[in-house]
Amino acid sequence: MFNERQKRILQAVTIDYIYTAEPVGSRTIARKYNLGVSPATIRNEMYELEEAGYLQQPHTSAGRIPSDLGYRFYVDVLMEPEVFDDAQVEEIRSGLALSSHDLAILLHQAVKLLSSLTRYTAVLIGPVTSKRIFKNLGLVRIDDFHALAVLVTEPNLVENSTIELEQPLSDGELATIAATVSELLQGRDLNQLTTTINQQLRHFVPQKALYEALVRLMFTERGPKNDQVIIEGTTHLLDQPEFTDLSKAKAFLRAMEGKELLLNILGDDTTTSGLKVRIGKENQVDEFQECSIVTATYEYNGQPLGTIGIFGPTRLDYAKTTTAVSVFAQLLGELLEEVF
Amino acid sequence: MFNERQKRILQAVTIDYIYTAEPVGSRTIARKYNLGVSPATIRNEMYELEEAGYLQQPHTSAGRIPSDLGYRFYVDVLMEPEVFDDAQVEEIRSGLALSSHDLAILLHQAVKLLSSLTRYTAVLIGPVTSKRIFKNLGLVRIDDFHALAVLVTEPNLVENSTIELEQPLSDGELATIAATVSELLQGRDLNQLTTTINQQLRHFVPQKALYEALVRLMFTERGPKNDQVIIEGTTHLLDQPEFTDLSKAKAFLRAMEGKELLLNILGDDTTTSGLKVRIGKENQVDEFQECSIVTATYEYNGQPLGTIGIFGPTRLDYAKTTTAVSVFAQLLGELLEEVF
DNA sequence: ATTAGCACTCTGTCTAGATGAGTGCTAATC
DNA sequence: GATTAGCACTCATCTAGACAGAGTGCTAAT
Repeated sequence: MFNERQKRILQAVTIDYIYTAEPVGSRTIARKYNLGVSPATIRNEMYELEEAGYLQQPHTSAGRIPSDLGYRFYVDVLMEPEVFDDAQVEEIRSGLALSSHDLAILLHQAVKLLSSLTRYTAVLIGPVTSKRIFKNLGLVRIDDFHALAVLVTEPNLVENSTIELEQPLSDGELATIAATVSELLQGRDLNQLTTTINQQLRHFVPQKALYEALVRLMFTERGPKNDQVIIEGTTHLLDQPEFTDLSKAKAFLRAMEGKELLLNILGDDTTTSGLKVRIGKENQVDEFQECSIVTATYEYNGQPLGTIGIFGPTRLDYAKTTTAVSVFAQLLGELLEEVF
Repeated sequence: MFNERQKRILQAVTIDYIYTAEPVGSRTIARKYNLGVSPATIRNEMYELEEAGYLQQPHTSAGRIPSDLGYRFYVDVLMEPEVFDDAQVEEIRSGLALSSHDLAILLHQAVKLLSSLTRYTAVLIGPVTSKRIFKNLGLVRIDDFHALAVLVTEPNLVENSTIELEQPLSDGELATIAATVSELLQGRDLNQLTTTINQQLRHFVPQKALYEALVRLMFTERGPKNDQVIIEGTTHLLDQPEFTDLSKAKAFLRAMEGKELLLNILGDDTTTSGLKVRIGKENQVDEFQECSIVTATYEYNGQPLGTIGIFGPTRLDYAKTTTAVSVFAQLLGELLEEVF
């Protein structure tokens, strides 16, 4: 499709632009990336690349910058992903590990670390399992008319929910109910509620409201919730020259504020494993059409649990961030296996 | 200290500047606020006010703006707080109430509402009680080496913590331990751990690690934690003309990102009840010396539980926000009494 | 004590010109 | 035929100067 020289030029423009944030001219390329040809030749090739839609010109007398298509070709074909050596990986691992064994804190730390390492905005979603296997249910009395239900699913994920009671129940009664239900559901897949199970449940659980609340807690198919979205380092993007325009910065920050939006965009990723790069207009969401998003799923026992990734300008250091995100997803998975 | 006319002029400058964000000149005041005197007279009075440190001039040929001191005088003496009529209060109340009975969601909603109502950045801290009265303890088995401890204190505040076990404990054993401890501590003040209690605890709880974890969970004096800080509407401040300067906007957003900082500033407020206004340099923290902070404590049974408030530029609509914050604190308290 | 008048100061905006980077085209060169 | 040197042209950015407008402070008159 392109000859070797054109590829090298496209690569040079992309790398240089990613680094300098300035449109790249033919002379710069001739000087910095020794292709052995003169600026004039490069100009001709650039013209071709622009015709083909891989480069574009902010205005007539400026250099070229990659289009979304150009970045895509760079990421898919030209890019040489940065390799993290063992020492670096080890450093990240220890940065993750030293935090407490409280899952929420651990995840926050991970996102913070990823953000400060890449200097982009980092996000994490999850963890949630698609196949939810029942492990245990606890019921703790709060007062006469409230109890806290604690649901434990494989792999040791914990969900809480306050439940309203119609009639007071003692600690003992609550414990008995919890034990009965736990025994009944032990090891079962919570994605399907068979009628027999349902009937038994209805039979064992005394109050209608309690029964309904438990069914809702346990059997509702649920994606990640708002409080399972972690965002760190939104301000990093303000250091990027593309966000010196205050209105763009505002739009981006606004978009980031609503976690619902992120869930919409990234929520589905949880199922499709692996690294994913979205470049500029490839994002359907208007707010992020000048951004690129690099995400990867972290897994437990081969089961995807959630997504971790970064948001940056389309002029993103793909070579570095793709490996960084991969490494984080990988380490996060390992870490979770340890914790659980 | 000031004569009546000077006060009215200071008031006029403050109100006008809060509204227009432009330095206010003598002519403007003479025209808009009919004091019955000419601009020249007003100029003389303004000179006095500037001498006294209540007004300042951005540059020689500009109008005047209030200094921090001027704002302070305005807030303490001159301001006529906006009155919310019953309909408005009712609207806010319903805005708060319709959300779920999940405390965390309810609080988030409240902060969001306050932020969108005032168009400033809103924050909430808490709830935590200073006098922590034990109500109940639950222990839910996660796996052989982990359990979730659930602590309920007056007024029905719930805290979770994952605990590591040395030896596996069955559901039944955990339930027994929880029941014993609950009985032992029923109604006790968790701020003091007497030696007898401690000994009994040590005696009843089988594993050392479990005992220590429980003591840490229950008896550690704790202020609000990171996850008890809610911030909404940080981007609202970007609409304020004082934050068109990108570097200022950045500094502010950075400061907001670390919830620790907010805890430092506002953490203590939880104890001293009532409305509190901090203006500009009255804030010790550098990052907020160009901001004003309006906070109030929300209470339960006369006990302060936490703080709610807003951050804005020193050119803040104090008349409106002070009442808004008061009303929210008040309603939040009432709401919590209902929920608990 | 108040005010009209006026000189003065400072900011923001507008214009024009200079500068410089970079292109696209043409003609010469390998 | 591919490559390159040369050159005219375009466009954005920077600078300096001019100018209008807003507001003050002072003085002298009321």
